[in-house]
Amino acid sequence: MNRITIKDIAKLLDVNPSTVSRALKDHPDIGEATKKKIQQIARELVYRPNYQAIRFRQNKSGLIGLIIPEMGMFFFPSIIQAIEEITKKNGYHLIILQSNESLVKEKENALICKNFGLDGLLVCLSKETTAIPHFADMLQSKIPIVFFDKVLQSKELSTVVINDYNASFTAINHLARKGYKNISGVFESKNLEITQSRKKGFLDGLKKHQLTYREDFCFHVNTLAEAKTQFANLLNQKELPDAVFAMTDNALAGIIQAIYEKGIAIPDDLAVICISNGNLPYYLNPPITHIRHSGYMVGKTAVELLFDLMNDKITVTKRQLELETFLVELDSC
Amino acid sequence: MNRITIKDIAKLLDVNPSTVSRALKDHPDIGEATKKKIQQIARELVYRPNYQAIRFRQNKSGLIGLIIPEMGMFFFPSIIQAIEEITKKNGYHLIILQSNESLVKEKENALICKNFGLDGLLVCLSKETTAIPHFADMLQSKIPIVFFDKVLQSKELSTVVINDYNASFTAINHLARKGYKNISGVFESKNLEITQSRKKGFLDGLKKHQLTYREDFCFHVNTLAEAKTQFANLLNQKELPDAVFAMTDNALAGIIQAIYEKGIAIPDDLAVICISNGNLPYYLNPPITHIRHSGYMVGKTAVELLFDLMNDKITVTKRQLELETFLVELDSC
DNA sequence: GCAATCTCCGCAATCGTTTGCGCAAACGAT
DNA sequence: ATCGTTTGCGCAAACGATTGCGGAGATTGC
Repeated sequence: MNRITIKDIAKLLDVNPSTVSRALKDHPDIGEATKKKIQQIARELVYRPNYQAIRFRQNKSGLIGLIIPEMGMFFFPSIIQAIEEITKKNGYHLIILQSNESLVKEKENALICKNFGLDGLLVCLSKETTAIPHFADMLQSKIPIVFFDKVLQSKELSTVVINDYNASFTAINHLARKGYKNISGVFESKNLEITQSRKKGFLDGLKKHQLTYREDFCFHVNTLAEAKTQFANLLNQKELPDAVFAMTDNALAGIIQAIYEKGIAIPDDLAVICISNGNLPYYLNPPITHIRHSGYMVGKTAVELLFDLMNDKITVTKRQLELETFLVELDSC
Repeated sequence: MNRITIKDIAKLLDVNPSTVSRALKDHPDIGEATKKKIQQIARELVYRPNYQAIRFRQNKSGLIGLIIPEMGMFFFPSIIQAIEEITKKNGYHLIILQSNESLVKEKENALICKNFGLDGLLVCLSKETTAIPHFADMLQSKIPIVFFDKVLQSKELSTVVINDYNASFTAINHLARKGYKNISGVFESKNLEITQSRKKGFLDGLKKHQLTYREDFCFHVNTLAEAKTQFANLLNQKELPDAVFAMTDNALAGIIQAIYEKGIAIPDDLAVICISNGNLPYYLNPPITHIRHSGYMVGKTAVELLFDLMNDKITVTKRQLELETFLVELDSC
């Protein structure tokens, strides 16, 4: 009646279930004749293994967890694209858990992952996260975890990030060489490591070209809307910057709205550059010169590291990987 | 050493595992005293049930499958946002499978879902899909499936779509009332139902206002890049449209690039309107007037229908739901 | 005081598959 | 012919939790 099992086949052929099990996986202990017979009848009856049972027996879920702060438009879709492809290629599947940039939800998600019996975990921390006791026991157990993008830097963790410092340094370098002198910077939340690295690159870029750091031209924002209102405020001041650096697509989207509303011309009145991992810079008018880092590559690198850890837990130790970025010169500078 | 089990607790308290099992779920057959004792020690030892075993025993995976053509930037992120929230609220989790707009991969994914023992399935068909024999046996079994967005219309299926006809009709209506007369239409692949519905609304909109259908102004595209090149071609003709309707964000992104490159002014030289479920219209310069339909609502509606089907398989029959859209008037007309 | 009922818990099977071990028959070598 | 090895397969336990059934002891009813 229902789905047919190994036992059914065993009864039908009057052999032991263990023989069927072994025959179906081509175990050398089983004679060719019986093997053929079993495999044939399995095909005829469209035997489909109960993976639920197998996973239980093997104590493997076949599932990779992915904890992300929030889906958004730019970054995670491409990351997920990569991760899904590769997990599937390795016979695993992906469970996505969003924490909505909330530490509380991130903890809930960590708990879910522990209970669910996932075989591996990829984590991008929320904005609120400054320590990770909620991952402590998983880190001690044999379940590998790879942190990516928003991470806590530590030799004790496996991490994949981009070289944030170089990215913003390159951006400022580009602006400076084009002759811009009064550069505004729009950054995300202060406590994020990527914010700190990108700001450091920003500052060192200014320093290299002996440009002054205009603190009144720089600010930190948490949301797209904040970026817009804050930059709109800046544009209402008497003294204006001649260029602006946006730390993320998100920040870019905010300041662009402010610029459009004010009717300011890019790049004639104001040059714009940003760090991006999406398509937004291409869609804008004019297309925005930016430092590109590919979400796809981050996802790919992270999940491949994860599988390395999962497949060979001895030789592969914790690793901290850093991906490089590159300048895409379009029309906004 | 390892994770502690019901058996461990049973041995420790010298009771039967079944008693522990019942005590932990507050079964009335167990006396208050033993219940307390068991629950306490379970807490102390941080007993965490092996969900793998439970799922196997109950023959439930606790997993919802989501098959989508491709992640993209606009639509699916918001859909996933909604679906993930609601599945989690119901104690389920989400597995995402991408078919990359390929029928072959869609079939693979369908197979994976069958094998994995999912409890429910949400499907957005690929562009290539014109029939769904690969879902036939799942539809006959007790696993509920809800199709959304790209569906095959049928009384035999549960579907969630937007009212595509009304959406494009409203768009053309808007253009016509603004006085535009030569309207270009950029559509996605011909064989999609949503293309047909949206084109029908487009044509009926023209008819209602006695505008002629300029076949030379209209075309079908499969990708963003195609939209760009084709529309760029159109812009090189002698006779130009005074307005263009883009069927999707994707089509919009393509034609916008062509427009920017050609240096055409919106809306003075050319009005633009589209149907959108993302943020792109807001990011462009000027912001694009569009017919909005919310991916979030589609996702929410689909997954809620799915849970209705899962929870009460008798009274809830197949349903075909249609969500309405609305005009968002910005600056491109 | 005896039967009927209730309370509380144990027994054992079960879900589908895997796997270590053992054993008979077949085979090979001397 | 004898011993040792290989071949081919069955036996049964195991994974962790659940559940129908049954039964001992306590309680109630008359």
